[in-house]
Order: sequence, then C-alpha cells, then structure tokens
Amino acid sequence: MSDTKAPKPAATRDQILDVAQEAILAKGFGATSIEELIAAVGISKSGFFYHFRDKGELAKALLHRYIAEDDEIFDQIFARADQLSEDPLHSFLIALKILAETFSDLPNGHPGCIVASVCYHERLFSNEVLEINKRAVLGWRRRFKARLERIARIYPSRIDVDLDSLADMFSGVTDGGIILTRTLKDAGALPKQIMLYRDFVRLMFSAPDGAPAPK
Amino acid sequence: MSDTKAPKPAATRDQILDVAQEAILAKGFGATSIEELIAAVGISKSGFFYHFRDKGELAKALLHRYIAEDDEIFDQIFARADQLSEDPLHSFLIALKILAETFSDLPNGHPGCIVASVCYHERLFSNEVLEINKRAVLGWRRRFKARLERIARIYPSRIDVDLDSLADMFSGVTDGGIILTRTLKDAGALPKQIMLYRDFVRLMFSAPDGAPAPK
DNA sequence: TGTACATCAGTGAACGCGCGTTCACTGATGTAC
DNA sequence: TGTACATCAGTGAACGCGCGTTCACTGATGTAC
Repeated sequence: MSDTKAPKPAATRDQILDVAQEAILAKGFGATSIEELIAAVGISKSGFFYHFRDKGELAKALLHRYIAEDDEIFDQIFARADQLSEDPLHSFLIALKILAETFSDLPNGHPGCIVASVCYHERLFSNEVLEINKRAVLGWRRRFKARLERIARIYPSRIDVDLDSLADMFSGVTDGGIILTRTLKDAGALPKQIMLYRDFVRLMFSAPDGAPAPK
Repeated sequence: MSDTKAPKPAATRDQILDVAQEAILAKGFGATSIEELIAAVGISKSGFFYHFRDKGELAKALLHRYIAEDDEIFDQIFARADQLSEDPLHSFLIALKILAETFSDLPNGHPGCIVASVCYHERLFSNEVLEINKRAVLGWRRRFKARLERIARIYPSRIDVDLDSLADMFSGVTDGGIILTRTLKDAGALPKQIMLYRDFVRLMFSAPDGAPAPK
C-alpha cells in the first residue's frame, strides 16, 4: 500500500517512472505503451514487470511520486515565505510570488499535472487511484485553507467568500494555467495566472485604500 | 477544410461524434477505439471510415464541433446579459452568473473540455489540430478581452492588470474548475470557481466602498 | 415517363502489427550458521 | 572461513487479442436527358 522507502534508490524503477511521466503527460495513459518505456530505459519487458505488477500499478506509483514531490515543493516554498514575513497575508503573497517565479524558470513551461491527466483518463483507472487523486486535491485545499484562515482572522475580507473554494481556486488556476501554457505554447501563461490569483487574494484582504493593512 | 453544412443532419456521423466525445473525455483519445464507437452506434467499421478518413479526422471534427457549440453558448448568454443591462460591467457579471447557473444545472457536472483533453494528448495530434486548439483559446481571449476593455473604459481599476491575462483567466478557471469537479466528484466546484472569477472582476472594478459604481 | 449513370451511406473480409501479460529461467549479491 | 540457501534484478520466448486501415463490393436514392 504505502511506498516502502528503499535504502538503495532503485535507479531503474525511477527511470521507468521518469520516461512514463513524460510520455503520459504528452500522449495520455492509454497511448503510452510499456514497449516504448522499456526501449527508452534499455531493459526487457520482463524487467518492467519485475518493478510493476501491471500497467495500473505504474499509474499508481507515478501519482504517489508526483504528489509527494509536489508536497515537498509546497513545504519548502511556504517555509521560505514564513522566514521572510511573519504576517500571514504577506507570507502567503510571498509564497505565491516564489511559486510563480519557480514556474517561470521552467524553460518550456510546466510539463503538466499528473492529477489533471488522471482526471481526463478516469475510466482507465481503479477507484483506488481515483481516490488517491481526490485526496491529493483535498490535501492542497487543506494546506491553502489553513493559510487563508490565518489571514482571515487578522484581515477583514472585503467580500464574503467560502475559504474552501478560494483554497481550491489555487489548484484550479494552476491546472487551468498549465492548460493555457501548453495550448498557447506560452510558458508565461501559468505564472501570470498565479499572479492574478495572488492579486485576487491581496485585493480581497486589503484595506479600502488598496494597500493590505493589518487590523 | 471547413465543415460544409449538410442540409440533412447526417445522423450517423453525429452519433459517432457523440459517443466518441463521451469516451474520449473519460478515457483519452488513445484508449478510445473505433471498434467500441461502431459497437455503440451500430454500424460496421467500414461505415466509420466512410465518415472519417482516419482516426485523426475524427479528432479534428470533434474539436470543430465542440468549439462551435461553445461559441454559440457564449453568444446566447452574452446576448441575454446585454438585454438585462446596458452597463458593460453589470452585463459581464450577469453573463458570468448565468454561465455558473448553466453549469450548475448539469446533474453530473461538466462532462469535460475537449480543448483540455487535446492539450493532454498533444503528441497524438497533427500541428493542424493543435493550431485549431490554440485558436479556440485565443478566440475566448478576444471575446472576454473585448468585454473587459469596455468595462475598463468606464470603471477605474483598483489594480494594474493585463487584460489579456485576465481574459485568459476565464478559460483557465473554467478548465481548472472542470478538473476540480471531476476529481472531487462535486458538481458544484466549477460554478463556484466561476463565481470566484466573477468576484475578482467585481472587486477589481468596484469603487473603494465595495460597490461597483459607474464613473 | 423511361433509362443511364452518379452519388450516398454504407457492408464484409482480410491484413499485419503491437499490445499487455505470463512463464520458466538466471546470474549476482546478501544472510545464517 | 566455507557452504547452503534466499533474495534481487532482471532475461527471452511465447501467447492471443484487438487495433487501425484497406479493398472490393452493394443497394437505395438523386439527377440528366
């Protein structure tokens, strides 16, 4: 169930996951064959089935890895933002800025979101995988909602808003921004969308004169 | 090149497109077989190839149809909103409300966006199809930007914002909202996200006291 | 009105390839005593 | 230190099925004269 942390990095397995992720984000799960993965990694087909019982287990492992990496990025960025400001609103705005810059630095734009890919292939996956996907989005909601609640406790909001939805909006804007970036072939689209989300939060919790102000 | 409008509705062709759209949004293009489509429609495989030269042409036709239907919905909703208010901001806010309600009325949530699906299968498609996809997003940008410009001419904006990106944000929030709806299995997620986008626009162009006000 | 031909909307059979999966096996390394 | 066994990280061959595509053909309807 849980990914046991191997002491050795199991390089081959990770290589399979790497090429699988790239291929799946560009062609979809159904159009990505085991054959092409092993050709890229340089192992035999049986080598693949040594690491994964079947193709579905590859999907599950990919999703687990993606979510874990994502969580780590958020942990780091929020920790850094908290170092830079103790004010919850300012820290949140800093974190969003860092995030936008992080995405800006990817030369070809964000490579794509596995969670979004899974959701557009849902009939191919077991309920277990779909549940993992759902829990990932709920995890991001929890993370962002906690920040927004700390802000709302200090700053009066200019409008009445459901913090669950506002937290979800980050995931939505990001996944939507990735689609914009890929469709328009414009690496700048995603960071701009995140900065707009940031503008929204700033505007919502700012004093009427436009500048965010503590109570 | 252009879809010639057949006088007869060519029922079989549309049936193929219907079942193809449903399957592709749920499993992806690569995992959707011609075999299953003809089984659902009740024709032979050769019948399929009478209507579409190959599988790629099916994708192109699907995308064309989706974009055309989408444009028609926007035309109708914006026309209705313009009937209800002559003020560009109020009309825009009304249109977004109607849109959110339209999506709310879909009992199982939005069935999915073909443009997003294509973007997550880009390596499966010709440059021609990817260009059609891009033009669709640019078309939505143009449509929303025109509205936003009319608003910005009358209402002072509380923050400096790029109207292209703000227009794109609608597409992004919608595509992101669809992913939220599907992943969380919560039909309400998409309308809530659209209402948040609406809040953002309202807040941005409102007078400092919170209520939108003409100049 | 009759006849010839064209077009429309398909059918049926066959093709070769690549897919995911299984199975019996293997050589290198690790562990117990 | 030597030996026996277990585990790890794979190999190689074979499987049967379903895939997209092609080809020659067909019966019903439309059009020209």
